[in-house]
Amino acid sequence: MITSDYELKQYLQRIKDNQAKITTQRIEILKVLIDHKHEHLTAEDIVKQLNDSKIGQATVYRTLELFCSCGILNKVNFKKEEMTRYDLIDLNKKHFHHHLICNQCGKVIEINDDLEKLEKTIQENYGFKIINHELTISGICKECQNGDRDEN
Amino acid sequence: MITSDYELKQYLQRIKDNQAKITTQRIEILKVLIDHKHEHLTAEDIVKQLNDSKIGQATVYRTLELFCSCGILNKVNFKKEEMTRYDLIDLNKKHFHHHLICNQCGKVIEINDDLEKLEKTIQENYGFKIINHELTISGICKECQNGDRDEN
DNA sequence: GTGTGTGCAAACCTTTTGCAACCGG
DNA sequence: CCGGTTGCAAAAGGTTTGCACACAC
Repeated sequence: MITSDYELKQYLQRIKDNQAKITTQRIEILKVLIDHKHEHLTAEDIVKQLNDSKIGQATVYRTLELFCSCGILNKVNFKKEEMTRYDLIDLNKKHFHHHLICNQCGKVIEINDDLEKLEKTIQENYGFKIINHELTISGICKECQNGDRDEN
Repeated sequence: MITSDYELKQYLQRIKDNQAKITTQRIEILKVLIDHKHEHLTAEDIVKQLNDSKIGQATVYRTLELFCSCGILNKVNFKKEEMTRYDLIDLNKKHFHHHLICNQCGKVIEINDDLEKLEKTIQENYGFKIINHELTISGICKECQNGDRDEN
């Protein structure tokens, strides 16, 4: 609805770059993701958002998987939940996720501060009592960079 | 097998503190977790480890859930995987997880460095090319600390 | 002895798959 | 046109639940 055309086209280009076709369904799903970026929608959420469009759930799952492999979408798993959530990648900036999760009410707070000053200031800025944290860094390991595929 | 008695008793105490009973099954499951700490076992892995003991899988799931709520176990979700993995909490130190995940081979490297110097040195120490990261901090939010439960 | 914990099997729920029809380039 | 994409419904696969029996305290 408020989807900016420029934004949409950027993502569609990425899909084309991956030798995938631009279909009505893919555009519709992309629009939902753009309109709800940073909301961590589940596949089910997206199916519901689309229930006028008669897009099958299998298509939604397959499309989300496609978007992930195109590098425009990330899977996000918050413990306690069995369902996978998705987060659109902002193509215009380096995309790092920082989340605060409340162990009591389950609320997810998205934060954008710099990693280094983060811990020190999180208490004062958010009044959030830190109990634990989990940092996952993804990339390519040394062996894979060298092509030593069977090392694993 | 190599399970230290002291370690085991520490965990059992935590279970008692939660008004839960100490049963043979819970001890067996705990031993498996202790013998494989930092290995991120799945529920299925644990069931297999126990297949001599005739412990039902429902019991394993219920016990893991119990351990999580006792604060001795953490759920760990690596994207790409549908199964939940579990990680025993080390009661003797502040428990922070840092993982390197290779996007190509899926290998998980556990790291223990300090958060601050981490990013800068990760490339040289592990030869790992960072593509993305995701930091999840759990704790208690301001509202819950104040008892404003319905705020959420 | 009592109420919590267990085992079994069936139910559940999210995600995946097979296949015929469809449509984008 | 051709091969990728979709929709439907059925299957898969991990996790949960109901219920009768067993056991920790």
